[in-house]
Amino acid sequence: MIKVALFEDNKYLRNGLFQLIDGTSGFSCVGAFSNCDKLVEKLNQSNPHVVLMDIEMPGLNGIEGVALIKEYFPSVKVLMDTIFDDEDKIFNAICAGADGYILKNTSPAGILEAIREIYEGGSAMTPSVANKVLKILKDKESRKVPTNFDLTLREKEILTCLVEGLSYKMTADTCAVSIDTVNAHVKNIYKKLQVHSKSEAVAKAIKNNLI
Amino acid sequence: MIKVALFEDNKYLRNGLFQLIDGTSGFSCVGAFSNCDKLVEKLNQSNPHVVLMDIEMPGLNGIEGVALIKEYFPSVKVLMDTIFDDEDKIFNAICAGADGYILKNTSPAGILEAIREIYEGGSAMTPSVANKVLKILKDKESRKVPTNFDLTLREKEILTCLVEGLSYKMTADTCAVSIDTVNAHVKNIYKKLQVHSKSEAVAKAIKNNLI
DNA sequence: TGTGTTATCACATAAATATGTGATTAAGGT
DNA sequence: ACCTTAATCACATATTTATGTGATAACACA
Repeated sequence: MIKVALFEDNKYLRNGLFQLIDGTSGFSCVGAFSNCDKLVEKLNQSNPHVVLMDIEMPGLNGIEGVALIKEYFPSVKVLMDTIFDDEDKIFNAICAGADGYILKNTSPAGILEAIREIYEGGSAMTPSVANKVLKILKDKESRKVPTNFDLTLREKEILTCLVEGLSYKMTADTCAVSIDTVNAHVKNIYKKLQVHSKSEAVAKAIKNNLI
Repeated sequence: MIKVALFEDNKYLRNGLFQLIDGTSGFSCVGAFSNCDKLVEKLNQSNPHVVLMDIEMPGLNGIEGVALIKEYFPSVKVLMDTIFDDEDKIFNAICAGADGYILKNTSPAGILEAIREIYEGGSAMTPSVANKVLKILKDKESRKVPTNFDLTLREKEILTCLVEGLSYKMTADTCAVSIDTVNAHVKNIYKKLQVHSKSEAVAKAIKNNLI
């Protein structure tokens, strides 16, 4: 039985969600609140596994709410729900520790599924939110453009061994070839990567995601 | 009708996915390939809306594949699929431009749903992947270096030289010390990092952002 | 005053690496 | 049939690296 607490200022939505959750077997709604006042007390009394938190609320808003929950009840999962898929809000909610982020137009089945997913340790987000999350992540990290150095399969295999810290002898054993063969491959790898030492090759391999 | 192209080296999985996709109304499988050779040609001929790309493949791997697709066909959506929910792989795939990332244990219905979601402009990921994505985003923000190796300023300086591919001699010149001093520092660095070769030290330095 | 750490240098040597030349086999394309 | 590339192996050797055992001086700190 997954115990869910609701924080939602809209009365009709709150009642609807309560009935959806409490009326579904496997779920129990242990609290339905209209604001985040005395949040810690409310959680101590209702003791939920999952909190479904509206992001837009009078008083303490959802983002402040999730931060507070994660501070006092780190094991309680928090699923944000909102009408806006705004990048900043999403980003702030994630930084505050939200485990999921769904839009209010999500179907009843989708809401229950999301609750179950984060209860089971995963994270949940609607496709448009996921889209924003990936965009945020990409924007934050404009490095690492994979370059193709035309390494052969065997060369990649050898290079992988080197990156893992193996010596030529160990690499030879791992790949079941002679050390002279490893030497030959390394020579070709160096030529293709335009380097002249193992550590340069390793650095390039890691930075360029070659393996 | 959503046109899908498959890249999957496992024959059985490839056939299974082909039948799933091509056998579902609203979906059409316009290509099922075992590797990324001649990727551009294959896409020009099959002209898909969505590519379902295995991340682990011989030759050009899935991450290189998605980068190539996004370079030549930016409007084609790419859904990665893999057996591993490895943070590095996920991160690199996202940076390369993947629109979704699902695990191979995803149900047939889930796979079709993910394809439809990214076709419609959203992003799709399984809960455990979403979890990792949020973690990556949070970690990046707090900019935390997980492990402290207590390297001294001088040791970091020497390590930086090694990462840049310098030999001991060149490092000695750069830091204006004797090669024996470099040797001595390197010994200490290895002890602190618990490694036994330059390339291991370089790999660790890059991966842990030590410099 | 003594103890620990950092940074420097010296000498020694086994092991590993970088690089050359050269050869064979198999697979793939023209 | 001819050519190219991938993958394998062999031999040679100068350089570089890994690791040990020292020593000295400066500095902090207890």
